[in-house]
Amino acid sequence: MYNSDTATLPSVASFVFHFKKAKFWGDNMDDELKQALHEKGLRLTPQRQIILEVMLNLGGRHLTADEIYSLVKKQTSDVSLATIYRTLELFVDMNIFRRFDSGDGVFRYEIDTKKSEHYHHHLICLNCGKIKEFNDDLLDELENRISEKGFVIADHCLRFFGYCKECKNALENEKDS
Amino acid sequence: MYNSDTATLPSVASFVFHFKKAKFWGDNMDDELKQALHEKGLRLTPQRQIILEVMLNLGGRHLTADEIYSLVKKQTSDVSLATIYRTLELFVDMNIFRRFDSGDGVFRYEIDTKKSEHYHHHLICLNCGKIKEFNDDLLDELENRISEKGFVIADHCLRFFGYCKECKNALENEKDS
DNA sequence: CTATTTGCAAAGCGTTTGCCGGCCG
DNA sequence: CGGCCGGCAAACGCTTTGCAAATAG
Repeated sequence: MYNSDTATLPSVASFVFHFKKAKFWGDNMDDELKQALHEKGLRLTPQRQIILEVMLNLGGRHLTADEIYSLVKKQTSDVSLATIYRTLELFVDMNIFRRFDSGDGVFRYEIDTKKSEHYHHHLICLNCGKIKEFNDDLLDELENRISEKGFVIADHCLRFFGYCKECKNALENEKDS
Repeated sequence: MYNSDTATLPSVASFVFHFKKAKFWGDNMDDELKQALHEKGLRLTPQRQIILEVMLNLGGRHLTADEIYSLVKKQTSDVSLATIYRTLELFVDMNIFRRFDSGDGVFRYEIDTKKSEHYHHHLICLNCGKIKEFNDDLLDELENRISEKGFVIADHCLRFFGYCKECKNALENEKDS
């Protein structure tokens, strides 16, 4: 599937736009991150700064720890995988990132925009490995039905596996020839 | 969460009933399994037999490979974890079991009753770790909407994390006292 | 100054694989 | 006999951890 070194990710521009629009971070995200860390008695280090930056500007979304590591390493050689994992765990705790697993046993991370927008689901292409998103509030209805049965929902995860439009077309052409 | 040695699983009786009702296997499952294997040039071995048996009669559902290993080992010392994994992979290929991942990085296995009933979703309790099921066809509608966008769906996975009725009550009582 | 944070290397965990002997058909 | 099969142990990939040195505030 994805290779760390060649990770090209979809619609970065649109994501940045989307993210800015969400107004989760102001213009000076460093200060905001710094303050958020301070509240917990923690510090803003270059590594943490770059990791957030990478996820915002370069990485796009749905990256594995290793992919993030590669991207961060392009900015500074002063990082280790261990720090990536530690920072990711920290940011997940702080609700800055979200961790989910794409079904192949490797965790992936994405910016957590939960606060400002509806949950989204993942469409995972079994051919090219790309992960797209799909928004729908149909799940609200389903959650209501489950709540009625006495189960208190804290979180959910919905993934669809299949073939994206591009791969489907490519595979069909292959078959024809 | 679960400990292999103390794995007590919910509603085994109701599951067996449910499973028999599904008529996926007749009364003599050994013969049916044997034949299914023969068609692929494979053999029915004691280990394979016991693994299926355990999943049907003892284990209930949603077991990890290690939990299955423990349960099988109670019946025969002549097993290894490697065989469990190899058999699980085989049975998954044969659509006898299904593999899914419960979000904690460990794969779990369950009988695959896909052929005879609607898909079910998992309700995972964050307190006791029990996994319950929930059937609903609301997802069909959602799948239709996704298909309209050109994504061909092959499979899906829907999990809810939260607190089951029992744990919710227990936690509330704890808080009161 | 000192608690936090880091890189490094090693350990941990669930899972997979190579090998060889054993067994079924 | 010839393939399938199993146990064993080692390898594997991702993730976590212990430790001593570095550093933010």
